[in-house]
Amino acid sequence: MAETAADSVISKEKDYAPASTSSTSEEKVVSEIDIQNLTIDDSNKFLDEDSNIKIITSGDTPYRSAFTFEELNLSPQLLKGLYVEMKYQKPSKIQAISLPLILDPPYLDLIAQAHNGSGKTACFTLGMLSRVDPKLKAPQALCCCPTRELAIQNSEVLRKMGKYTGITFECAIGGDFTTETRIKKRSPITAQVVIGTPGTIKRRMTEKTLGLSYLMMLVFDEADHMLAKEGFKDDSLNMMKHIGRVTSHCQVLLFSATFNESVKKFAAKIVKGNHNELFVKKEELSLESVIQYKVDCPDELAKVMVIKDQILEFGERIGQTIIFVRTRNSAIMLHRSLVDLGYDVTTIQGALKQEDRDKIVKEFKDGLTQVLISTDLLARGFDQQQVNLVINYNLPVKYDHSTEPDCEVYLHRIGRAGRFGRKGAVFNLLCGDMDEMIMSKIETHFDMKIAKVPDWRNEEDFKAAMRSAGLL
DNA sequence: AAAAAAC
Repeated sequence: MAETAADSVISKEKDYAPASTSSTSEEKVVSEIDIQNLTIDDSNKFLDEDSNIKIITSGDTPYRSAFTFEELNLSPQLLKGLYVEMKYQKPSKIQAISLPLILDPPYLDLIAQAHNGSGKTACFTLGMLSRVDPKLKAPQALCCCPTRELAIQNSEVLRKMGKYTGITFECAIGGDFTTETRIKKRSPITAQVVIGTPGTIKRRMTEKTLGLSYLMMLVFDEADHMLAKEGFKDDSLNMMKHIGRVTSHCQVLLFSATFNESVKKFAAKIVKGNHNELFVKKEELSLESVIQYKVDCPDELAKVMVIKDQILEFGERIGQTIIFVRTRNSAIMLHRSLVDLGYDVTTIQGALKQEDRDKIVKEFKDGLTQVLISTDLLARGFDQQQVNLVINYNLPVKYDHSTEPDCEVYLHRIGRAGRFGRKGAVFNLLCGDMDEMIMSKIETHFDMKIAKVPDWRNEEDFKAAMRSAGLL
């Protein structure tokens, strides 16, 4: 039933497409689509801000867009947090569109896609803080994240934003595996908002130390990954089942920068029939402020030399850098090579102790380290405004098809640079025909051309590349 | 042959 309704909207939406593409380049169109009563709102103030977002509203959802936070009926305490702590002035585009959908009755489920660094976290954090009843001392909102780092980062945002609200929160993430943590009897969570990772949340549910009776909001950050088979699909479904047994009034929010077609379909299936959707075309997802390059390297050693001579030599002038590698082992090897060459780099990957991971992230966020090597642990969601440069030491490939690119991960990785519209550059280090092919598949997928740095040995080539990306 | 969570 829900699927046919969505299908009909999509086909009708296509009929309107020429109208939006024929408009002038600055005048982008946000479409309002109502399943019952199909209309397009061209008067939306946010039309000229950036790219198209396709909105599908369901049922009789009154559609509106918030130009200011005042329009959202937020508590004075929450508004103070937004202005004083977060230093926000007005809602970003995704916030303006999604917040009314989240905060207005009948609190329909929402699937929302938006560009990297566009302020998704604030959408659901604000949503949770606003909908929670400060007087009711029990878990009311739950947010699931794919990594501990992201859970910590999100709870940090919640802490700041909710500083004056008195709303309590707890971070439900696992520690290191020891006999103590295994046996330790945990006391029930009384916090009103819980942010955590799948394993711990699941366990808390089964051992009944996470009460679900008053839960009214369930958020999946990086939702496409949380619902993907190769991600946390089983855990997510398990958690939803637990919640479904206790309450039927729980609003589900799915947020991510990426939703491939199969996850999109599955996501629409798991939310309740009547729900809202926001989507961005994949060709428009890659950020214009982040310039991407590819570099042909004859061998692995050349990649290390490129990093050493053409990138690290610029030092702090180019801001912070994240170097992505495919495996934990490559992370260790590359780390060793660069340290042996005398460079001060740090590395994070899932095999490290939680304590060390926390320390490395903190040092990087505090600006004490400039260059961080990482596995895809940090590919998603990691928010550090000073990161201007991302290096793909290895291209991201599908877990079961190493000849196929993982375009979603690629997009998430490059999104670590250029947070909130800042300038950024990406260097993809390619070695061999396979890399060439994977790279060209990525270009095709996003319908873009990636410029090649002519000579991996030529310093001037890299300087020119960084200059045109706005970094030097 | 694999990033991630966690027991």
